[in-house]
Amino acid sequence: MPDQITDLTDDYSRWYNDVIEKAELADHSPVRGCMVVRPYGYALWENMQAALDARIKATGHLNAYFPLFIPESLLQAEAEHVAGFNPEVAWVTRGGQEELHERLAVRPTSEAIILSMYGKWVQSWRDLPILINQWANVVRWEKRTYYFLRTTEFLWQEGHTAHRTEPEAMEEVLRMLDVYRDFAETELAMPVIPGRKSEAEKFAGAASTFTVEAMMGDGKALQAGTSHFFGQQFAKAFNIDFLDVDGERRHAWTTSWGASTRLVGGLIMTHGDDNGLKLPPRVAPYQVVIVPIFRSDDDRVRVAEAVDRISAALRGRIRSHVDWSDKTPGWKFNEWEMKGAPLRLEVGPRDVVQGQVVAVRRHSRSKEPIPMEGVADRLSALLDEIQREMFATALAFREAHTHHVGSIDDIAGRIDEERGFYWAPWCGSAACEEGVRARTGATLRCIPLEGGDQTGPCVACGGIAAQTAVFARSY
RNA sequence: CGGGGCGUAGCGCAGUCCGGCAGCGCGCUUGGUUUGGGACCAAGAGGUCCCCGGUUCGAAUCCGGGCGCCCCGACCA
Repeated sequence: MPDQITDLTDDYSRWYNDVIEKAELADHSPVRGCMVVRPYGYALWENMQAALDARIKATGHLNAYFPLFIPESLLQAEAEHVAGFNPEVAWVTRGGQEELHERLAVRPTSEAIILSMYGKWVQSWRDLPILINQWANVVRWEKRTYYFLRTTEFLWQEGHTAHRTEPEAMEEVLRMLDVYRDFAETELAMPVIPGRKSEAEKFAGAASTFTVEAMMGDGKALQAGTSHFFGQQFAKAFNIDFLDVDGERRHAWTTSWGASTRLVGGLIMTHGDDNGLKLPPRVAPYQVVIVPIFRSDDDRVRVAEAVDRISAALRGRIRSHVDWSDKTPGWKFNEWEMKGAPLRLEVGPRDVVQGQVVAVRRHSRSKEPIPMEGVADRLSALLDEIQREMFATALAFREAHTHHVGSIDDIAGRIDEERGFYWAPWCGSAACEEGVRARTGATLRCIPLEGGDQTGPCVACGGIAAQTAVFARSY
């Protein structure tokens, strides 16, 4: 991540696309707006997926799978929901030679298909809660697409739960929001602000939406995960009702929450610098990349012995990779920096003689010799340190680009030069929210769960504001 | 869906104004020398100049129509 915010968003976009292609994370596909995720990019995603999946299971959820196609009638069961997604739904109208009687939506999200099943499954209060998660691909026909951040088709996880009571459902919504916060901060070293979305920004059909917002290296905001509280609206639309303990028939309270491959984009934009990607050790495909250096055949043999010993010591503890390709060492150094490997180990003839190797951190580019003796322990410690450093750097960057302001003029006058998060008192009206957007291009990212209850005159109308909201330009 | 740009070798581009042998850089192949921060020499391979039609002795180049992609807005994870 650059120390200074990059001047132009346009340059930042170019940098971003360049990094993705050079690091071999993804490639353009023949299908408009869809990307091909290359093996290196997918390995990164798999590590992220595994870490998030573990957290989802640890909070009591089970994975399941539901259909890709949603009959039109089902999608239309909840009016607000369908109105929100209609403009970006892809439709299947033919099957083989046959024109379909009812067209099928390619799921833009799975509330309709999943909750309609819950309607069948739930009879008694004993059937609740239902805590299910699905890993799947969804399709949204966006007008404009962007590698990882907004592609026509994307991979994600969507959790859908049904509960007996309102407090229980709300508790679930906030629990999963915190799972996203913890995942982003612990695994991705990406500090986020958990908060509630405004009416204008909330999910189509939700009673309320919660979000974790991250700051990218150009000072723009990225919604990194969302958690929705649906009240009983969807349960009514999809007939999720049950006989309660007291003999009364009641509708369930439902929630959903999701995070996508967008997080890969967020990771790139949070940490990357002019030399390319920086991956946090906990999710990097290769935590340590070993670059053998040799001149003569004799050297090569000696270096190979040392490399084998190190690989063996790391096996099962640290994800490592030896780059034996015949590129020059200089080339390999740059290539693995571009690909974001957190630690590079240089092993050459001089090191072999001295019984050591040279470790170079991607994050700071600092070099240090490490004794062969106990190399795995030392590298583990180094990786932990890098993970902490990366989080600290990202947090410091966010703090440096966070401004507390009192009026629209305070934002409008500086947001072009000082892009970032603008905390400002807000009266809660949609008109004031829109007023800020129209003047500054900044949208209301969230009302933070912490620090959002400060009072003051509203940033737009000057009226009484009992809360503080975060405004920013965003992806 | 509005505004702008582009389409020529795997990638990036020049050539198009002013019609006349299909070019450059990188990458790739083979051989050799190299290798502690983006190596070098030599010899090669590689083309539906986006598509269709027109003008012309002759079209990457001019004219007409179509398609596709990228960027900027509005829409959105």
